[in-house]
Amino acid sequence: MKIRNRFNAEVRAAVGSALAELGWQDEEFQTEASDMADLAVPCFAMAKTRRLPPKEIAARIADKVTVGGTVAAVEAVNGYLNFTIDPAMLVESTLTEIVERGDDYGSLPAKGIKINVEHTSTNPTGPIHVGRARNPIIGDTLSRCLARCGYEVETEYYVNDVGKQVVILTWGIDNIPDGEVERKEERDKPDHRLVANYRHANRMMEEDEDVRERISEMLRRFEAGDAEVIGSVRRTTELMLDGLKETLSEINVVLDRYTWESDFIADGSARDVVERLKTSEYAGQADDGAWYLDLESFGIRGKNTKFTFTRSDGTTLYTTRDLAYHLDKFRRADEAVNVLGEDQKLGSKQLCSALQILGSEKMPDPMFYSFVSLPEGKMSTRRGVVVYLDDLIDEAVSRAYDEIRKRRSDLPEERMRGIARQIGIGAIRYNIVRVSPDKQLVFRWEDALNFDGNSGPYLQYVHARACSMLRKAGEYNHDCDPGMLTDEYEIRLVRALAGFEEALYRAGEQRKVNTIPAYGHEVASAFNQFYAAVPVLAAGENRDARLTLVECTRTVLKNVLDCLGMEAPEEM
RNA sequence: GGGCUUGUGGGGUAGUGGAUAUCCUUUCGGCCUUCGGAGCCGAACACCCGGGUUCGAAUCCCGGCAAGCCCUCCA
Repeated sequence: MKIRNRFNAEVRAAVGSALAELGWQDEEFQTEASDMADLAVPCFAMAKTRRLPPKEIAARIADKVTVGGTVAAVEAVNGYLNFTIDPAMLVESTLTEIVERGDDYGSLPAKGIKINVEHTSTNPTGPIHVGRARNPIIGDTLSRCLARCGYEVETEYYVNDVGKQVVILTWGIDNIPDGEVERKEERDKPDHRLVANYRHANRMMEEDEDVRERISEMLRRFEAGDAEVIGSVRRTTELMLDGLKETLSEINVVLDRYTWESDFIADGSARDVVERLKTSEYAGQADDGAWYLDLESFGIRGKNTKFTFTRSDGTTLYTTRDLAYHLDKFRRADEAVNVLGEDQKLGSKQLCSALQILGSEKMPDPMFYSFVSLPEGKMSTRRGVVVYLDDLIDEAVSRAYDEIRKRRSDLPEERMRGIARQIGIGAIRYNIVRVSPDKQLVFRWEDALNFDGNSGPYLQYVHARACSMLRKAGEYNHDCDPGMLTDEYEIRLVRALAGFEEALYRAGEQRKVNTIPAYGHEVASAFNQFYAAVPVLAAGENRDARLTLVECTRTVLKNVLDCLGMEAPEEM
């Protein structure tokens, strides 16, 4: 990517000296990305001080600009200066770099910064549903992009093994005889088996006063630190988590670390937070003894600006333990990103205020996503109105299998199944991550299973196509000679390949993971156009250079797919 | 009641001060004597409404309208 940086610098220098020549050296100017040029300079701001029409300004500057180096041309259009990068230099520099760096192309050198990405952290009371699936997919994609941006990344799941919900679950497992649990056709997987107990226990609690009392008693023992109850809750949570991990690994999400909420009670750090907060000037105590912080001066608005951090009996709350957790996290990492549902927005703001009060110099950087709903409304585990991620995976894989069978009867059964899995899962991940996280998403089967156009399989298809050509080509020599790649489709494809580093920057540093699928589609589409327009295997003297371009496209697509947590099948 | 977020062709979506508004899907028309048609080419169709700021607004400000989320001694 040295070429683009050099080009940007040379454009600035060229405009600067042109302005000097006109006696306008005081003028400020900016450069911007553009569809019409490799780099553009708008001249509207100068129109005011120079008292000339922008078109005239642009024309006069263009007249004085001397092209050279990476700058091939300048043109004044509609009050803009449009600069063109030297295509030969772009081709040679980009292809040489991709060939040399391979899988590493686009990555930045290590920054020496440890960044922690907390994601998923769903309540371990049932299987992951499609609504929540946005979390691991966004979190994992971000983590992969950050790693390529040079960060040392650790991913982490915060396990909520404390509180009413997990106690209800545990009670339901320990007290409802297996035969009595009302079951649908659940798959043989711990999270699916156990959620039936959870639902059943919830229903019993609603209908039966005695059950309600027994669960309350269990909760009281839990909060009093009863080792037996805490231990049994921990065990059911672990069981449930095994099921969740299995699903996550199906979609290529593997987390580095699991941190248990109950540990912050056990090691006394949550208590510690309470004691420190009590001494703060924002702290107050309700008549019945509950402690709170008044966060009105921190910009918290609404009916209630109070942030309660102990119950009236002095026990800690979720938010208190979350504070202890964040202090712990900051001891292990330089930066922390939290991928959270939009319902956590206020809580996250309160958390940050409390951290500020505690004197923490680090703050988590939250990334929120809107919930996915069904056309018929909100998803709910308790009501059973859900599409489980496991079911979506099965459906997508089976659709992919049908497609592959239609066109590749030559492949052995086992191979078809393997590829179907890669494609089905790719379709899911791509489809979920392609939409900006703050946009609400309505889950529709026909979108989730889309294999055409702006889809995961489209990217994978182009990768497979490139692989197929390289297979057929046999031996060839790398050739990055720009004289051999002068077709407009070739140049356009190279321009797309050269944009990878910038795409990673947007996705990682600017936290816009949804731009990676768009970038991948741009590359894939440029390749398909090149493919339709330019012969490769029968290309005569251009053959080596074109094969090199195909190989470079394949490399970039493979890297993009890796960022998206998708497989790069060599045939499909 | 208050706060946060979103509103772009028929459906979905990119774009946070700049040019002729991106891409997918859909519909219609074309492309299989070329290396994989999960493809390519062409056409149609859009910035929620009303004010304001600015040389210039999809983008910023104010006021509406609509959708989602939040305002637990829940997690």
